[in-house]
Amino acid sequence: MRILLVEDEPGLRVTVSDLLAAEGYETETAADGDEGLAKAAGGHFDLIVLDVMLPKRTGFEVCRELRQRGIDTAILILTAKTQVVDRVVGLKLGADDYLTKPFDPSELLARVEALLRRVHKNGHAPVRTFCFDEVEVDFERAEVRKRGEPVNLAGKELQLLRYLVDHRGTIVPREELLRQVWEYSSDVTSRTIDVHVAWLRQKLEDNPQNPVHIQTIRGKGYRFTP
Amino acid sequence: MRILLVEDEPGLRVTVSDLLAAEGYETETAADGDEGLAKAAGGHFDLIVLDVMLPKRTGFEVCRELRQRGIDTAILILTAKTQVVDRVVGLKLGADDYLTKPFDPSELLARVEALLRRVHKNGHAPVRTFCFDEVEVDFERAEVRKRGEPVNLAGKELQLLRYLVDHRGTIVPREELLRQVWEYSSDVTSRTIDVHVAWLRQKLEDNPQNPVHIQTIRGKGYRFTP
DNA sequence: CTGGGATTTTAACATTTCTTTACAGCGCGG
DNA sequence: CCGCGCTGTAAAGAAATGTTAAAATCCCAG
Repeated sequence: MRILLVEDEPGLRVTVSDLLAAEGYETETAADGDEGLAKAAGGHFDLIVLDVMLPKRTGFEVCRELRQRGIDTAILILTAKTQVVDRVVGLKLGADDYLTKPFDPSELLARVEALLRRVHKNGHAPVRTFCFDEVEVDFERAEVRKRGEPVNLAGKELQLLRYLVDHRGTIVPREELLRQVWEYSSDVTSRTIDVHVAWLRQKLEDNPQNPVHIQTIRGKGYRFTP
Repeated sequence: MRILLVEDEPGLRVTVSDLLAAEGYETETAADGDEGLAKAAGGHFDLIVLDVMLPKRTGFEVCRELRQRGIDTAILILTAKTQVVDRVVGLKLGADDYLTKPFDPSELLARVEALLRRVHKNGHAPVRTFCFDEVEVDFERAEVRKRGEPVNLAGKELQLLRYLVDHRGTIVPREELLRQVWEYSSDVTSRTIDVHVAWLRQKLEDNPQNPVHIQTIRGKGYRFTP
């Protein structure tokens, strides 16, 4: 697995680089935006870890430029906590995940792993419309039908379904759902997710008591299977 | 995309400039009215962010002067909260949007983006006439028709519709509507907006119970989609 | 100035959506 | 078999928004 790390601060660059290398990843580094863009466009990486504050070209610029060139390598963005707007902006530019500095090394590894797993095992691009059984979903227009009959999904239900569908085939941990769908820190004492999952099953599964598509993996999380 | 920032206070100038640069815009700055006017008239910008309180020449003067010279670059005006300036004055001078200081960085970005999108989409920012479905709106003459039949929109309704239309595609928070359409401080305990939105839907949507164009984004605000 | 209609705001109630709570059941390792 | 931890689910509660109508305000002809 090849990872490109774009980070200007030498200390952090070495630390993270070593961390990834120790984990068995083949890492390459770049110290500013231009170099990062060049290497990213050239070598074939599985993941790019991109700092936002960079000389010459910001991480956001690099990110957008890559996407415009049609390069869809997974991108993990590193932002300083003080930067308020980053998350929104980054999402629009096509980044895949975020981490605010300072971060725990183990958390970086977890994110990297999650991204790589997602990209490689079943790298599903986000879908606009999706079908399974007799259910049709149009995420853009927020329209859901089962056997032709319109089904009313509330906002959170639709977001949850979308996230599960986008990661279909993989087990999605509760914590990940809390982070990505709900924008919680990591309280993890809420049963909200379970309730929404139950509602989704109620509305979409043929037999909600024996869910075929929205499965629970005990102790791990939930998994959507088409 | 080239943006000209005219702001005399150095701190704010740098902050906003960096913010825009991080988003990938090519930014240039000016520190007073004269310099701003000169640069605006010279270089071809896609957007001018203009503070009102400036040395040598106020933002309003710059704005009017530019319009008189036939320069129709989009203009985003920054006003201090304490300045009891009539928005109508600004409107007549040809500004396209307003933001009162202090403002949230993300809000500035949202405005900038909305303006630029508008500029790129249909040549010039302020929409004088607008159509969707079978509805035609002429904001200048305050005339609205649905399927050819004239519809009576009261003043506030029209202002609200105009603001939503001018920011179509983006989520407009209640607070923003309160500040820009109603000129409230930020009481935010009034349900007035909801009522007016309901009326607009009643008068313009085909199915007011299932609004297609004037959508509510729970917890965020309203959004107009053409 | 005044009355009445149009407009806007406020208030009250209805509905939808989201979260929390409580309890029941199930699985799995002693 | 027991008990603990995890999950399912119903129901209560909380929050946001929709809807309606009355009250307040504005505007202008007379």
